[in-house]
Amino acid sequence: MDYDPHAFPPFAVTVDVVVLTLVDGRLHVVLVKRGVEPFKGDWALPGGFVRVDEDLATAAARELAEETGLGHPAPFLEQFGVYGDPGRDPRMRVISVGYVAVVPRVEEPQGGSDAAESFLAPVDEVDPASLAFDHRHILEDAIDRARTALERSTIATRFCPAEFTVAELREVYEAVWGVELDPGNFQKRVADVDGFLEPTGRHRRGGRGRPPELYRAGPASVIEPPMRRP
Amino acid sequence: MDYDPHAFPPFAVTVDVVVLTLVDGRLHVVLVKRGVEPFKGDWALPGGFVRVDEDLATAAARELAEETGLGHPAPFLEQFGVYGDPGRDPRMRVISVGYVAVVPRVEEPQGGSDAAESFLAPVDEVDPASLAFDHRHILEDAIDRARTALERSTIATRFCPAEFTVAELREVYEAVWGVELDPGNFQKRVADVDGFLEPTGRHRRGGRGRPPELYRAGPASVIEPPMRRP
DNA sequence: ATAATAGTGTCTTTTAGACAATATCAC
DNA sequence: GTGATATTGTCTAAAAGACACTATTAT
Repeated sequence: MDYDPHAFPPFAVTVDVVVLTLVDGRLHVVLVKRGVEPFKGDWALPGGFVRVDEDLATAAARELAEETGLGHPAPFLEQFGVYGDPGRDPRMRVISVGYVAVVPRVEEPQGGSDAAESFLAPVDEVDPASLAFDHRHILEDAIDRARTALERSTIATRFCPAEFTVAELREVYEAVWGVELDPGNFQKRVADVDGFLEPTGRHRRGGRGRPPELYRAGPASVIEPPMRRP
Repeated sequence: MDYDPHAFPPFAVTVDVVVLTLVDGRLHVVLVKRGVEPFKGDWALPGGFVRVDEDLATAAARELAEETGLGHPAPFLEQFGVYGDPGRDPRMRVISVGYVAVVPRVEEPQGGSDAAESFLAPVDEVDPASLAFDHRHILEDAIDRARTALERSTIATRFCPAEFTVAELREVYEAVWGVELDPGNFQKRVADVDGFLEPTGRHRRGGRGRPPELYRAGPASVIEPPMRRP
């Protein structure tokens, strides 16, 4: 780490944000259409420059808000990787820090103030070849991270609105893991985790069957023992 | 991601490598003594600049070899985080990519060709306050990553020489997790994982009890179901 | 009433853990 | 032999999973 501060190589640093959410029980990701070369017309992850005096996480939150309008409520954001192959950007050496954002179901997709257009795409329908740069890998890694995060951490609740039912939480697990879970066993399992779910005492009316109880996310951040992926 | 390549903010990019190994059944980390300001005289993680045309992982491997001489055999290297707070380096904006390296027990500590001095320190005796920059956090995160990696991945074998006994593998788990494990149950558990251990048929002689069988690391990289940390 | 979903209970299978029993060495 | 460690076996406790059963709504 001994170096001359005036002789460092020229790097640009960006953040790329993989915004995950659930729409109709399917995992979706926010993509923006590139308006300029290179990769003009291709889909890309929202992202951009880190400013000189800006924290990485702050930059991720800012880009998320600017490009997708999903700044409120403050989304869950977690760093999951760095991408720095020489040549990943044809113009210059760029190091990109990958963040996953998990946001509650959005009714009306988006409409960012910054980028031209943004889309919500079902992750299993995204054509990897249509993604700019190495965003195909970044997306893969983010989904991988989300899958394993559901095991030990309580982020699944971040896909849900402030108050939600156990069935909605189960939908999150089913969508992210791509499996079906037994409703009864799932219910007992999550109820057993201290601080995962906080009952509100109220119920959701209007559905077809017995009205389910509404829960809030509890204070726990860790699920112990971890949920097992079938 | 639309930008003018000539107007990017000036960033320096470094890699910091957390080299973990086992000495006498205790987890150790390689530290180097800083010879220049800032933090002159403090301990730091080996690391340095990423070159303009160099891959991040390549840079990590190169710094590891240069500063500690631990280039052969090619060590296990995994990226685990990025550290980019403005102000983490008092001289300029530096983004550092953290890598964990896991190397087999080294008999004679090191003697790098590059850095002044390098030490092998037991991780539980490292005084966090004595570490330069934010290396205290980087070290913590690396150990955390190692702990969880032992659950699902087979990296534990990377702490061992080419041929090793089940007791040596158990020592790895005990040292990294900081727990004691039942020898009998551990033996059965790891033997049950397909591709984790490959018997050599030979045994280690000269010890005090029944000569243990020698194993090689098998082809599996994933432990399914994961090992459970007590 | 019927269909649908929520939530509980019961039983079976699997897995983890405690710990005894046996094996094979150095001394 | 004794003491040490490796390895296997046995039993028990805990967890996961299949699935039946009850609860409560809309229609």
